[in-house]
Amino acid sequence: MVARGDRREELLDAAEGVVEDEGVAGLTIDRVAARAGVAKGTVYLYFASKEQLVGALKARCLEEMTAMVVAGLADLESGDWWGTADAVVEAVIDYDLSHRWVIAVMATETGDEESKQVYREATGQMLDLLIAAIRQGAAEGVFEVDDPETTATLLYFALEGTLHHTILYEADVDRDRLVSSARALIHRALGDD
Amino acid sequence: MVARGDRREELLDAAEGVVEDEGVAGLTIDRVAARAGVAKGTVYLYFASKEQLVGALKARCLEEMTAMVVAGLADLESGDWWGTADAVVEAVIDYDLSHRWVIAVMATETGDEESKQVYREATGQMLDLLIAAIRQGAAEGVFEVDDPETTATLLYFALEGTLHHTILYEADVDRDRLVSSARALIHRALGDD
Amino acid sequence: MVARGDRREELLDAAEGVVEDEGVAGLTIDRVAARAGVAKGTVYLYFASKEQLVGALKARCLEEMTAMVVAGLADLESGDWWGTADAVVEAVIDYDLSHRWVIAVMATETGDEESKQVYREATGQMLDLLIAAIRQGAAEGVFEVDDPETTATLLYFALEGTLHHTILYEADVDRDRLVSSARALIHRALGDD
Amino acid sequence: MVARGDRREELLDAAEGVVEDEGVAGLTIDRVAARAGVAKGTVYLYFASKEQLVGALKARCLEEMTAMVVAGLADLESGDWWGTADAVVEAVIDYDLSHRWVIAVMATETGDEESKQVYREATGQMLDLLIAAIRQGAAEGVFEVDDPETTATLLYFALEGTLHHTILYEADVDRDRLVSSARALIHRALGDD
DNA sequence: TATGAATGAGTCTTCATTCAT
DNA sequence: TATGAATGAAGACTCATTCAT
Repeated sequence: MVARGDRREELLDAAEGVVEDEGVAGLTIDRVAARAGVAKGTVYLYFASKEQLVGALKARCLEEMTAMVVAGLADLESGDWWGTADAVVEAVIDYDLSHRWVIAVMATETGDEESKQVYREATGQMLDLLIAAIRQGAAEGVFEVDDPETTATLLYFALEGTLHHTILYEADVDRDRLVSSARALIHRALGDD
Repeated sequence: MVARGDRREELLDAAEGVVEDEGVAGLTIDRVAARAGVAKGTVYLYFASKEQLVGALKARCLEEMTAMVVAGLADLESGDWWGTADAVVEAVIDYDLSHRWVIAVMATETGDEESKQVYREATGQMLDLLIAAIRQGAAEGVFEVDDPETTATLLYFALEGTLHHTILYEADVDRDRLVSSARALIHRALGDD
Repeated sequence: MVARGDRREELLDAAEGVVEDEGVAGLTIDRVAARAGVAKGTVYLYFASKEQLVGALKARCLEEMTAMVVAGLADLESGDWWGTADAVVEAVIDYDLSHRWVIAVMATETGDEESKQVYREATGQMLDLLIAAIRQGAAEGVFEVDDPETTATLLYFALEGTLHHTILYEADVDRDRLVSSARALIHRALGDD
Repeated sequence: MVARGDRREELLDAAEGVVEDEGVAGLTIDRVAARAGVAKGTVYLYFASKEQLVGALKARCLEEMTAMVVAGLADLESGDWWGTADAVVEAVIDYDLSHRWVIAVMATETGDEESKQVYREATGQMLDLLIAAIRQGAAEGVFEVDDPETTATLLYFALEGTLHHTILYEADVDRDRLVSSARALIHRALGDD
């Protein structure tokens, strides 16, 4: 007797665990069910298809990250724009590095049109957040940018792209160096002199 | 009778075509063979496995892009560092946009360890190129960067990451806007005032 | 709905049937499934691979034969050692002749290391049985042998080897003649004067 | 420029080598050709099919063994029947043990009807040899047997069957023990008191 | 004789999905 | 809700054989 939402989350947790243990290619419904201690058919009571499960996994991941960024941006009230930017950069990097295997799924699995839409929207939310912050910072005269939308996008994917590649192809990362370079890049991109 | 190298290229061309028509998930040996007008077994005369074919496809793509960047950097002799940077940015964006489907493969298929190694090296070459250029520009007092390696990496993946996402999830791109924002980002990142 | 054990047996029966109809080389998972009136995937619910199915087939065959020999040896309680030996010889010959096609598999398919192990053990059990009987007969002063182990082995394979060859290469056998010659051989081998 | 017969032998040698290195399942025309330093098509100039090559391999093996037995039986002129029998037994065992991998082919590959026929005849020759010797020994009052044909067959397969099983399934053999037990068996079977 | 690229039928195997219980 | 046996389409890969040169 598990609450509906809980069981769903458990299945997503199981899916993450499977990816962690067996790699992205090892993500099968069979294994997800086994790891969740549930029959295969049960998975289909919560997800219409494997693609939707994967989509949900990606969305949840992106939502967690977005929540984290939201939390980080709350500090803006202090007025410390650069400090906030630095904190957000660090948080994103650390989140990715501690969720390597889901990140691998995000980079790798594309899913059906419906999942894509979900993912598109989740990414959109993240970007909107960043765009709004940049705009606001610019309005307050702290940042100086011409095209906040594209700039936010480029900066976000500078981080994500680098991390995806690193996670998929490189064994180890120099986390601190990445953090400081990323910070430097963002400072410059946002017009810090 | 086709020269050995040609047949290999034909098969890679066919693979690209298949991805273009059927999507990444539709890339099967069967279809590659059919599109190349060749028996299935023939594919295995040139590639030991599907993974190796995919690896070769990715490597070829990256090599083409690297060649393009090499060509772009040749203009550095003119001494026009910023113009060269602008040109390279534009070239990379246009290459990706005109090779959307291979790009999708690059983002999506991971391949076996051997293919990964090939890809790792190909990416390494591209980055080395960029790093060397940035270093040289810095030495000549044109660019101003603290950490050329990580900066080159971040900038490269800012472009690639944005393009991958755009290609996979967004229907249409505002190419000109992307070009100019990317240029702006790179100018700032490299210390243009 | 079939009980789990039954379905497994049905599949082995089907495999035997296939060998009977199509020969050892015609034993494919496809055909086994078809003959069992089951989907191909179902076979893999009961056997991890074709090799394991073949191994199970061989093991079952050997177990049946062993059971038969066990039954035959039960008569030893009567004290009629030679009669029992004669009966066992006859039973082995008849079993083989009425299971020609499985016998052909035994002689032909080797299977993976796991199946080999199973087969090794099954053969070991059969030989142990014979060895024990010979030893006991010797202890009771009926048989007279120097090396019960090797003798049992040689006698067992005299029968099996002859039958394998006959079944694989000769169209018809003079069963009665074989029985009486085999009996004669065993009598002499066990020291009957 | 190799004489026709030589090339054929070379191919059979190559086939034996392949089996030795890769196991019976690894015996492919590709590998035979490679090992013989010859193009794949060339194999088909000497053997109409893989089955015929295998048949030839088995036949050659049996012929070698038969030649060996013929050589052994030549000693009969000395009148030492039991010594000759002992020598033949030993020779057969040693031949098999030193040709394990071809022996594995003999036990395993069945071939087409034509190859079967060749094999049948080769076995027939071997058996005829043994039968003749037994008959002659009986005529001279040394051996005492009722049914020379079946006895020869059973004795031959006692050796071959035991060796096949040992070679396929057991790692190591106690050669000396096998020799002496086999000799004992044959002595008794032929009426030695 | 010799070559070796090309063939393609044939196999095993996987796995998302369904459905009767 | 939950189960898990059954399905079968789909795909990777092998290898004996052919044939133009």
